[in-house]
Amino acid sequence: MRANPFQSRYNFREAEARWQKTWEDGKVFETKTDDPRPKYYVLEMFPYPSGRIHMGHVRNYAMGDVVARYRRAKGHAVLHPMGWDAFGMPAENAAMEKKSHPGTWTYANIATMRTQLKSMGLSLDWAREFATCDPKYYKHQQRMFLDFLKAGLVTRKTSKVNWDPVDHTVLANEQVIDGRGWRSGALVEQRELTQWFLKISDYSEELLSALDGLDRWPEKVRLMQANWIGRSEGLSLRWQLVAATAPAGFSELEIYTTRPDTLFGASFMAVAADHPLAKAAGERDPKLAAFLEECRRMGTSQAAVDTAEKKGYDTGIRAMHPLVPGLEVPVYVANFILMDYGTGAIFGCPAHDQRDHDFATAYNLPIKPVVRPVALSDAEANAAFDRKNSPTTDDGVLFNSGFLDGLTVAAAKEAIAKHFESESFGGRPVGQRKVNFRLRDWGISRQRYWGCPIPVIHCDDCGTVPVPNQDLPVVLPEDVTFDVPGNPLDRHPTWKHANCPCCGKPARRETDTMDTFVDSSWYFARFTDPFNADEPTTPAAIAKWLPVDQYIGGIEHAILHLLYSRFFTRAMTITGHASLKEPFAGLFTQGMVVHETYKSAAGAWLSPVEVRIEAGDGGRRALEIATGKDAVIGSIEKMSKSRKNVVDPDDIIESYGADTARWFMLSDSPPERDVIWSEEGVQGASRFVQKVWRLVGEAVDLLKAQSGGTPHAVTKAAHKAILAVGDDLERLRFNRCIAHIHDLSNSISSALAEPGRDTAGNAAIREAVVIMVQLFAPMMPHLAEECWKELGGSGLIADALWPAADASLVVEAVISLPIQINGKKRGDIDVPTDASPADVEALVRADAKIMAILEGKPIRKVIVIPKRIVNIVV
RNA sequence: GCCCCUGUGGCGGAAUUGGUAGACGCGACCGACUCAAAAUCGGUUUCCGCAAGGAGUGCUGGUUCGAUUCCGGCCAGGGGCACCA
Repeated sequence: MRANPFQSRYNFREAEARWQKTWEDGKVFETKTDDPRPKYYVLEMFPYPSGRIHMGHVRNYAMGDVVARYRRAKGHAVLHPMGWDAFGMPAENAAMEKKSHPGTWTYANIATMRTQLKSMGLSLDWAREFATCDPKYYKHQQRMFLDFLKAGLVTRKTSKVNWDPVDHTVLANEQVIDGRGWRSGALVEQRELTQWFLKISDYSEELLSALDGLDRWPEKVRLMQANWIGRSEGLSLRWQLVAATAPAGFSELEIYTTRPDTLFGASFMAVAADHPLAKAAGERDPKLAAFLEECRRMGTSQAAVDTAEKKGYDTGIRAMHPLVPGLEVPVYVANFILMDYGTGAIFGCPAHDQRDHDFATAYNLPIKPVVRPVALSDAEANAAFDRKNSPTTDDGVLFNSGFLDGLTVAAAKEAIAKHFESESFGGRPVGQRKVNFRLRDWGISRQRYWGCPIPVIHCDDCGTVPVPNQDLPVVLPEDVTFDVPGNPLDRHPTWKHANCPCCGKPARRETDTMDTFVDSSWYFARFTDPFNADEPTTPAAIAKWLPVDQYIGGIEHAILHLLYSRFFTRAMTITGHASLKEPFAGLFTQGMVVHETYKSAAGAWLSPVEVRIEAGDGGRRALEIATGKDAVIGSIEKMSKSRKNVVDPDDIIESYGADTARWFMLSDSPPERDVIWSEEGVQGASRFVQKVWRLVGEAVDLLKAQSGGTPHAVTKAAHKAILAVGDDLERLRFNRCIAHIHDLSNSISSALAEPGRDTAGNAAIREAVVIMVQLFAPMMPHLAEECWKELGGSGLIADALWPAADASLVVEAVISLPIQINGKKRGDIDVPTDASPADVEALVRADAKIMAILEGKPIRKVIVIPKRIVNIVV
């Protein structure tokens, strides 16, 4: 006779390893492309192989796995793949430190993290795994780049980079700290390089308007993308320069504005430091040249530009106001004007723009109000105007503005546009309406080794020549060193020398590699058929599996990754590699994992394992284990190495098991919000695992022979739970699912404690236990398999269908309605569920208790909301 | 500066989307079992009050028979973007 497994605690260590092996041996989660069931593609953002997985990964992949397992149970053919976003800078940094190859470090990390992910028991199709640094992957990426090139989706132009003048290398924004290179400490300079771009800005309008169709995306993300694309309607306007003040060859300055209505308030103009006019003026004014040089020493990141003090320099050039005869306006160079946006030049109206106001105040320029509140007269508005006051840009009425006086802002914009469209000089209209976008082309050139080589050859005679398809992939050389800063591809002795595919003469390979965002802009498509060695994608597989039905990842990718992927999918469709526009039908962005911070009495950060928490009357307190002294419990923050408030998933899975870790990650906090990792919380989850094991043990021991069943309270609870959990899983509200499952387990406990149970009661409990196991199976899959086996379920629970709820069991014959008097609850009354409002009102009026509370006050009105509430107004 | 989100017991949160505020969990307290502890089981747990009762969802107005939910103003915390013209 075999030992009763329920006499001891559930042994997660033994069970989890065993079920993981069963799933793997049976290839349970490998997806068959010809599976006839309706498809469902679940994808979590694939990880960068940084070393070890962290709790954020656990949360992300636990959520995705619940969706995947639930969809399997609902009868879908589920695609749930995993891979590695394996190119990137950290590998080069590690190579520099450890004097090894980036690939060695990357593949070692992948091996570690794969083992860690497998210990979570995820229902992943590992047969489809790939790493983006594998030539078998980036070969196809190079092929698509060349197809994009042919289709006119690629361009080459100059743009600015952060240049470290000591290390002679290009720096990423994060490598620039306080304007200095992170290793050399040298002041960073801006340098112009010719680089490769994908022409995403040609699709600004399309990418913006298609956001409306993404109805299963969070509103927040759509809004962020819309703001990033930044469509604006404005006017480009040509100002004539005062000839005596302008550099040779310059007679006009074209600006872009979204507030042409404020033109009468213009008191200065400003151009970007790299505007041609600024450069020309700099050649005749050494001080201006020095100022331009100073602007160039700002980093290229927006953050660097943002935090710099607003500065300007008067070029001495004067522009003629296009509407006020005789008014000459000074032209400044300003460090906050961007050459990339609009025309790189503006006019400033200090009274109605905060930044212009700051500038005018600093340089003592005129400030003239031109929009006033509707309620004031012109005279009152002029009298009330205060130079120091914050400018108002509220919608109002124009004044001090000639022919615009009395018009609304919108009408004035229209009038100005009409006026300048019909005026002209030099054979062109003075002003033109223009829709402008903030979105810029996507620069993909990186002067780095660990990325996908751009497959182009530069020939002195033929120019830039694509590498022929049959020569792909252009593979990274293995023999590289990182002891010197700079791009190893550039200084490699032989790699860059190649013959021109056109004329056959010696030529040079492109040594730039691609931005890693390119790698992640199509991996979801590659997963649909990663076995195709010849083509990036297989049309039938794309048609079958895309779009991704549910994409899950961090909010930090709300803009760039998702926007680039949306563009890339369109580009793939244009070049015949895909057949759709939007890659992600459903998107969910999960919150961070946060943890308390601890500091020793001496003020040093302490990690959670160095601290013991004691709970007592005075609340919780922390003790430093090593010293026995009190430690300070600090604020709850995102887990980070610097604050030491990290918890290692391996430790948690080792001491509590994967199911407990997953269960806790999903419980309590709504998934889109941050979750606080706490030891108490994990222990609570662990207790629930053991409770389930005990309940199943009782059900098995007592009720083995039972089957069938008649309605019973616990049956009703179980069927209600099926509906509630299913509904919440559909909406990814995992915390509520868990609450419903707790409820059901409580109902089962109560039913088991009832004295004098009959056969039917026993059968009902058994059925409820089976249902409970099925309901938590997506979240705690190992425990569910173990319980399923003990309860005599057939096959694997991973293959079992979701239980069907019997709607007739869920209906109640009588419900209790709350009774309010003047909106305050005063009592309850039991009424038949199907009672009409009139019946309910009659029952209420006949109820002695309610009438007693009323004390004979006349009833003015009785409001009956069926199945909800009754409100008596007296 | 602009945009977005959030604010409910000691704590995480729930509230059928305008209808019984505090489900479920954590913590705490009381009790049972135990020589004892752990584990487990039962009970209590928004606040004030002995009670009847009253107050209560950041603050403050409003709409409504009825507001955690909708609208206006404010406060606090978090996030994103940015000198975007």
